Amino acid sequence: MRIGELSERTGTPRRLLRYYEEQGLIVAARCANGYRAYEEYNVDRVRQIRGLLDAGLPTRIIKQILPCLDKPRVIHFTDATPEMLATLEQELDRMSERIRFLSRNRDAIAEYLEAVRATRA
DNA sequence: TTTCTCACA
DNA sequence: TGTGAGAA
Repeated sequence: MRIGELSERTGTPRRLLRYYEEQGLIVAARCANGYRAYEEYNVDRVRQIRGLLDAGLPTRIIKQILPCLDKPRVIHFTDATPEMLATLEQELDRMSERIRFLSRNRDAIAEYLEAVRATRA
């Protein structure tokens, strides 16, 4: 499929898909006319990438961990370098902190809504 | 429709 | 990390 279709199916702007390719997050084959040609699996892959970016991971980290998520994990246990494990643990902490932060705000909003409802009732 | 690059938040 | 514009 071409970039337009991938864009529609992933809900990601064409512009961003090229950006992800530039960052080494996805690979695209080329047609004779220079247009990018994407395989079916790229749809899920882009969704994965969006999810990770949304979780606050930088592209350089995602580039490292995407291969691990791709295939049977057993194979990749071997090439997990200490540096890689360290950054992943760091990232895990960040995500946890982010979750705590979001939870606080969610609770605050919920509390606010409840107070408003109580006032009106 | 798609490609690229450069500049810029 | 992501966008906008201009040109092919």
